[in-house]
Amino acid sequence: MQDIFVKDIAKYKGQEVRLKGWVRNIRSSGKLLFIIFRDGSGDLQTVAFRPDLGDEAFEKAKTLSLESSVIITGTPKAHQKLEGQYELAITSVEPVQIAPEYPIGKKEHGPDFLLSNRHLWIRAPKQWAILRVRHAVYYAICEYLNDNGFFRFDSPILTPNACEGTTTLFEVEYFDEGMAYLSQSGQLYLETGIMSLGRVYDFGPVFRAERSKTRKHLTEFWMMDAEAAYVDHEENMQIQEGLIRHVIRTVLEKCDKELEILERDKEALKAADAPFKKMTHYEAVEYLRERGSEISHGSDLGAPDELLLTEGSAVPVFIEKWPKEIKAFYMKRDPENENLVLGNDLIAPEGFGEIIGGSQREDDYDLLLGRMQAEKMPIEEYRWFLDLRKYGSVPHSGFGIGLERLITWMTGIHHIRETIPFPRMIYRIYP
RNA sequence: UCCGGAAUAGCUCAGCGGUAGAGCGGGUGGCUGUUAACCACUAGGUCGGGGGUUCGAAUCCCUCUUCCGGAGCCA
Repeated sequence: MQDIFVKDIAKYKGQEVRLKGWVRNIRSSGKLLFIIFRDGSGDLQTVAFRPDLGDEAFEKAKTLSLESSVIITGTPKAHQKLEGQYELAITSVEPVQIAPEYPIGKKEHGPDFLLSNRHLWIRAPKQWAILRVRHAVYYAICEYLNDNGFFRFDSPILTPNACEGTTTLFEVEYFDEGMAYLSQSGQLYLETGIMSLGRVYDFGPVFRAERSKTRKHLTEFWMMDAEAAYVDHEENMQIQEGLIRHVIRTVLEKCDKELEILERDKEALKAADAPFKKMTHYEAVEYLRERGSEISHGSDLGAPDELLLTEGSAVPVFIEKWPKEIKAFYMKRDPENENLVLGNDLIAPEGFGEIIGGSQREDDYDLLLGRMQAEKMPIEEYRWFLDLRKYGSVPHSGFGIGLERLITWMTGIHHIRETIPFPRMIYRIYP
């Protein structure tokens, strides 16, 4: 007996096979029983017919409940009602474990209930589709970087100090060394890596103890940071664009079924795979003010501003050359204007907000030291970081992608909490 | 942290001063093609906690708790 997965069903038409999985739904009609079966690779309608199966086996099949685990043997054949699809004519049903009343019903549920049952909710078709898109996005990012000379360089999660002093950190006691902090970005460590490997990236969870309560924030999320030696601001943006467009193409190619389940507008995604728009922060502010925004030239973009900037644009928009006051200390100054930095954000279309932050880094020892002193940073703690500007400093750039933000855009779903298996939010840590 | 909104059956909600309701899920029975299947019957509730107003409170008021949406900050 051949054990197969639902995804391969078409290859076994007319041949008796065995499938191992769970019951998504069950419908009965007298002598007929429809078991909607799933095995992780996909869903399949399986059909039991009492006269064919015999009374004893049929009664055993009827004991199955929602989400019971089961091994089903049968013969794949063309679906009687849906063209191009397959169903399985059951020859035997072996319950593995009969589930009691399943908490997640067939009708709609509220977000609080679903999040409290997240460990079960991930079995639902939409959640299944999102998790598979997450896998594809993750894979596509690594693939692009590997193909462009980047090496994986894992930065630590426990760190002795802040990367960007402005945001709040989660603290942990670290033996006799005092407080350690959960990393909010591996960037500074990555900068050490390029001096060895040339181009590096890390990919892992980062933590922000911000009391943010919006559909775009998690306290624990996954970030991909990339850093490259001898890459300037312009080339940095080219890499970012190439990477994002590769992700779009990969998701369209590998996740067609998932995007159908999610009712994602695929045309909108296709349209985003074209040259990205580029604006300076100054131009963006002018553009926004013409359209009624209250934003000033010295300030960051608000959520409505991000929406307004990409309204009517099929492609993401780069916002570059930011006022130095609102960006981090390590960003390199624009040689054409001392008040600006060579940094960029990338705003996704369709209102999905900022997905990338990047910049060329300051590579001059004295300038960097001066800025750190001006921000009253503990210089001794950052000796290692300053050393990079002392022993073979080079022009270099990097950027960070918020994985969940990117997935939110790809899947078109409303809230970031559904893009990660177990979301961590300000008021939620269970399960 | 600030500004709004909500809390009634396991779940989603209706009821908004006068005997606690529906759909789904559960149980029992029926049905040879179902697609959140359908039909019949059935079990299931200190109406979030506390206090107050009233002859009478799920319903009005106060308070606490929890959750949701938005803002700020950011990815």
